[in-house]
Amino acid sequence: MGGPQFEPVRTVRAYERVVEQVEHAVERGELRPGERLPSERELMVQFSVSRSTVREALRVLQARGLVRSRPGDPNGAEVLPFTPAALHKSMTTLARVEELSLAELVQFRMVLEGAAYLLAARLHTSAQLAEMDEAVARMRAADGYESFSAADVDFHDAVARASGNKLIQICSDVVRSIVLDLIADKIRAPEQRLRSIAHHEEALAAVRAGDGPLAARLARQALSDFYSPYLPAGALEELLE
Amino acid sequence: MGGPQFEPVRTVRAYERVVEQVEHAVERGELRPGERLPSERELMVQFSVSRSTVREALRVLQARGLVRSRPGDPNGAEVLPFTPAALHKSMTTLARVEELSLAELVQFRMVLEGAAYLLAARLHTSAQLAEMDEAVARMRAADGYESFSAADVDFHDAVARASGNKLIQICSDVVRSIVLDLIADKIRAPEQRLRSIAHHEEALAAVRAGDGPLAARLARQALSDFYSPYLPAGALEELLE
DNA sequence: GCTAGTGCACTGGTCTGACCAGTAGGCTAC
DNA sequence: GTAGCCTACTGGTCAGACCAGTGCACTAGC
Repeated sequence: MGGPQFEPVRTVRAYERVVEQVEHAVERGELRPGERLPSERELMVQFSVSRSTVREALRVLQARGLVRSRPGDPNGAEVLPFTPAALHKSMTTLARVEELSLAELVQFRMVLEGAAYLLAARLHTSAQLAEMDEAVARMRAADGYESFSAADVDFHDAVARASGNKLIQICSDVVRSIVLDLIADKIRAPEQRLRSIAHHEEALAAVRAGDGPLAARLARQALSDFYSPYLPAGALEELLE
Repeated sequence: MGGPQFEPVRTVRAYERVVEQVEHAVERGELRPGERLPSERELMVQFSVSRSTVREALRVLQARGLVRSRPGDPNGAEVLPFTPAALHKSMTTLARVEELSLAELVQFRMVLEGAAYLLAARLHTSAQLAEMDEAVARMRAADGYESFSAADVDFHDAVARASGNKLIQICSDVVRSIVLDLIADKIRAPEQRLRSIAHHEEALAAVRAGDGPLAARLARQALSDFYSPYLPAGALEELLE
């Protein structure tokens, strides 16, 4: 005791240093989406590492959704605009290996969508209201599950954007697609669509009236109604108050 | 028109095939956490690809938090239990490059924690209540920011676990740590701790009484009070009702 | 007999150098 | 002036090598 306080040395792999540097450049905005990284052979000179190391670093960056590389592209890897793809991926594996139940996922959606409606009711612009109107109209006019679903997604996305919270918007989107994936094989009865449209219209009216709590409650109720056939009884009632 | 419907061929990199196979094995539970992958040299035989390809695949799997490899380990890469590390990473980059404001993050926390309290009030076990009691006691006894903060985290984690929703639990945890990272440099006044403890006790009482909506409101209020000094005025009021 | 120490076989990390298929853009032949 | 080719690159993959670590079996010493 009393000697100098040595700290354990963390060995850092070379490719990790490369990842770090590129990542920081992107986060600091020195590399903007659409810009190109130097070619792998150029990078190995700049970082003075071998191409294997450069490539492993690029694989990590690609897995994190920061860059993309195409074979033969003479411009080098492209810096991507942020997409929730990485978020989506990690939530999906979470859902699979951590054995998230459908009930938990739908609960989560109810929470997020409820919040989105609550905020949207107070913060919406008239342009966003128009988008929602238009999406509902497309739901009513839809002639198949595909187009109905697309309009539905657009509607929810408009609400989420109107909430003004990008995190809520992105997470809602991710969780929704995961949930839809999980029940994709089960057929949805077309008559459900009519009820779904009615639900959307009610909630939209509440948003238009600026009644956030009502809109949120209706949204949660709609989700609960829609998913209850796939869930054990009473799995969602705690969030309906 | 009328000819055979050809689909565009997506060229799939070799390392992606390797990633896929390992990923599926993990998701199907054929590879359980703690088990070992064969060594890289063994994998290159099994997949009949070169070691570079195997290594690029391993880098991707590692970036996704599925495996970890240590130099010199004679057992090969280790399959990891799921950790939200990848989720954390992608949300952090989301926060940075997508320019999420602190207000948005705190809003998100309010939504998640509110839901956690709401559910916890109805679903808690007595053991979980005891944990919360014990965490509050440790907050009161804390002699520095470190120990106070650790007890605080434990309290919130107990609530989140009591909600019965792992997704809420994990996301709360991730967002909380991101938020705390963002304001880490700003000093928090010790007198805030007393108010914070009082808030926790109020909310805990509501949880114990089974009053979910009250607990949720108190939790949101507490967050709002705590973070309002760092935020523009009125940034959170929409969620307080 | 048992333990402490040594050596070995193997690991992952990195490097070098090579080949291939694909792309973009300049150049040439019409 | 344009259509088509050519070339100089790119990323993807492979092969083979070296190094610093690690765990385990074996051995020398007690």
